[in-house]
Amino acid sequence: MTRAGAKAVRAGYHHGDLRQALIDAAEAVLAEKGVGGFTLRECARRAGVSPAAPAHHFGNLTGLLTAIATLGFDGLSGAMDAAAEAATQAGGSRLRAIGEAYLATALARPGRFRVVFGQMGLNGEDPDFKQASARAFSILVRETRAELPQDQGEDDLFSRLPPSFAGDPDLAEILLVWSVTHGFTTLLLDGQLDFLAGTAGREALLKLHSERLVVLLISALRSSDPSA
Amino acid sequence: MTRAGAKAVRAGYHHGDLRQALIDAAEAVLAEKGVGGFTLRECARRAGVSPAAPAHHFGNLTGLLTAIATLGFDGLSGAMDAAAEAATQAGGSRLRAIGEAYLATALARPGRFRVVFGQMGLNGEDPDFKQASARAFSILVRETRAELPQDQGEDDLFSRLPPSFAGDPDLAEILLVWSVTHGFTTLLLDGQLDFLAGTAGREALLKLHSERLVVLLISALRSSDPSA
DNA sequence: ATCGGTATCTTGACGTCGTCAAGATTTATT
DNA sequence: AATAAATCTTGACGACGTCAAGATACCGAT
Repeated sequence: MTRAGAKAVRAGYHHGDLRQALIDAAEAVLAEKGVGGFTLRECARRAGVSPAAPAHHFGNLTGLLTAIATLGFDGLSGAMDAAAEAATQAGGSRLRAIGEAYLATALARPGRFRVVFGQMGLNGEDPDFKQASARAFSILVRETRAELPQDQGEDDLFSRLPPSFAGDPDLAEILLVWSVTHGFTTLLLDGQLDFLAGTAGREALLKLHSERLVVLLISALRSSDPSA
Repeated sequence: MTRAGAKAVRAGYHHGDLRQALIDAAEAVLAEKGVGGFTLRECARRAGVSPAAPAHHFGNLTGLLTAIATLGFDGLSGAMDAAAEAATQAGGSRLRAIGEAYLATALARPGRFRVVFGQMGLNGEDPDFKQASARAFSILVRETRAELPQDQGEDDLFSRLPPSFAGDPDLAEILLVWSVTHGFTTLLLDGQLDFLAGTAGREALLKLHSERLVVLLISALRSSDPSA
């Protein structure tokens, strides 16, 4: 037969790179049918492989989803880093840039974003996943601190990520930034703002986010009392 | 046999109030197993009824979930209204009160909250659901406007809810409030802040939310330019 | 070059799921 | 009391995730 799969050619009994093919198939399924129509068997079907094959690479459905979620976090991190760098080059606000990047990344791959934050069983103990998650959060921390009217240049603070955030004086501001960005993204993605998009259009909402919401947010950060 | 169900007694062939019994069972399942372990057959089992029985009251799984989501919105609305009223009595901030109420309601019934916002197929055309959703949003609009340094007392603005929010000058502030509240709630509920709760504890996070996050938010609102 | 071990994939099956069509049973209407 | 409507059951269908056992291909040691 030597039939060809959707992404990778199926040469013989072995696939070659089934792991990557399954991830590609999973992303395609998420893009087409959304998180509701996502199925492990469908992914196997698209990769031209039996329903039990994925188990050898991902263990179970949770394993595949965790791999996707890791990609999701990496995508967010990469987009935020790139946007921040570009903003510096262009002389714009870095925090505004990463907010736009967060939102744009989620809208570009809504299925992937929902796997990350959608509370479908992920393996939180997976080391790659944990690292990707921590990296994304560290970017948020770094950029939020850079926007605060204090501690400019104390780069050594950026490094102590894992240990005890509890008493961190900037924690409120960090969580505020994340909450606004994540909240708006989630509401938009889940169709909660559709009744607005009907008249305003999605682009208008994006514009509103980066030109008004983020501005309000930054003003709140700049006016926050450093001695609090 | 005349066996007794979990919630309502099963007298004969007919149930009596199967619709309510199914909703109760569904909430119990959500509370015990979360949204991942939710199953229509399990709900029917707990109500002491065959797997096909729910179809006559809810059509399908989507119908039952939509009913739950309607309860979820009503719960949010009721809690926010009550908290705002109580805040006025106590001389506190109404906006802070509804923020706490939103968060507390979600934490009290996380499964229900996830049905509302978790992007598991709901019937957005259901009239009860639409009304419950609109009511919750209208409360947010009302309280946000009350916090703005303008338009105090122009109650007629509150009434024009459905028609064209597009050019509303307060839209950015409204969405900011909703984004912060919803974003923080979602992050906390989905375990994204667990690495903080390990050292700080969940109560500390709640305290941080109402004492620092909401304060920052309100300061942003008060400083927002009315002529923007 | 061959052989044995191991990684990879298939086959077949199990239990569970949502849903449908058809029939049984109870309630409501006239 | 007879007929209509509402309610619930039975039985079945296809699809799902997962497992155990077997088939096939690769790979390093000899």
